[in-house]
Amino acid sequence: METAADHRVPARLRAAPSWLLTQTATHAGRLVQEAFAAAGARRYHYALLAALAEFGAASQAVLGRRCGIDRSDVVAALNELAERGEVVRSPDPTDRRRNVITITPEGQRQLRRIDERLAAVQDTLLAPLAEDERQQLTGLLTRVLEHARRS
Amino acid sequence: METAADHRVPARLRAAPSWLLTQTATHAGRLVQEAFAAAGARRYHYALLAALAEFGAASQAVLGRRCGIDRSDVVAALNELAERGEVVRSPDPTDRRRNVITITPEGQRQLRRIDERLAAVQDTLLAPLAEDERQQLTGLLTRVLEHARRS
DNA sequence: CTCATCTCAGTCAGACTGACATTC
DNA sequence: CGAATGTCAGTCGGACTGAGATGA
Repeated sequence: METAADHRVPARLRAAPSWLLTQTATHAGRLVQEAFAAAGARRYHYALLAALAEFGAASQAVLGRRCGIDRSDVVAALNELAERGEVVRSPDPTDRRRNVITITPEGQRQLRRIDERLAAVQDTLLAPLAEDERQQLTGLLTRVLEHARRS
Repeated sequence: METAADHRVPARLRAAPSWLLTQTATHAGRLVQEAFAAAGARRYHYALLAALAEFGAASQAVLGRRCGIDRSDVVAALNELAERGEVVRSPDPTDRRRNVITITPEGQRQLRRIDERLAAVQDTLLAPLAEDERQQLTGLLTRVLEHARRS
């Protein structure tokens, strides 16, 4: 027998911004993952493709910094993208420690496919909020994140 | 050579609430984890102790529902709490499938210890926001989360 | 029989650490 | 020399799945 009282969330958790953040992020992550799965992608793939499409070819280290992904995880994600022909890895002639990563036309297509699915996710996620509230939320999160990056 | 341009975040990511959420949640998670580590605890431990302190003894299934933790993970977390004497597991005489979980005085102390550390974390996390903005953020996240739970 | 509960054995993506060889 | 890069191997907490045994 499952009653409503079984689902009462402790006040300590409800009142803690850190808990609210991780819970909503978990929910958002579920939605995002479902959307990506249909395209055979993961979060890291999308972030890397987005960085390549916007700023052009870059080294793996730079990609990691732009996307907030660890160096070592960039390696694995790019392996997968390269296997699917969405990026190309070539040695940097000007610095032989580096690889130059380039997005391919197939990568561009994949990026656009994911873009559409992702837009739908944001809408599902923010369904209870009005447009100005969505912008408020985005603004507040951005400021918290900015502050975190600078410290 | 690491320039500022290396850290420019793709617009697609910056504009996606789902990305902002997971990034800020990751940062919050780091802060929380550091704070808990000093007390030898993890997030799940705190959530379970909070539920027990606020609503009293309960079965594992109910605890899972209240804290948003999967039944199977509740098992492991309670094992750890029981080993440290912070909770007691005893069979429910009225329903022999269930265990009744009770918080101990040691568990209460641990909960209070973590409470203090956690308050400091929220302050660090929300440092860039004024008081009314913090409440805005909390309110918006709560509504998004409520909507998620109901669907 | 159906359903809930507890438990165990896994998987999975994401975040992170430490090490190493190579190159700047 | 110290520092950056790419790679590999591994850890960790959190979220989740599937199955099994027990009992309401």
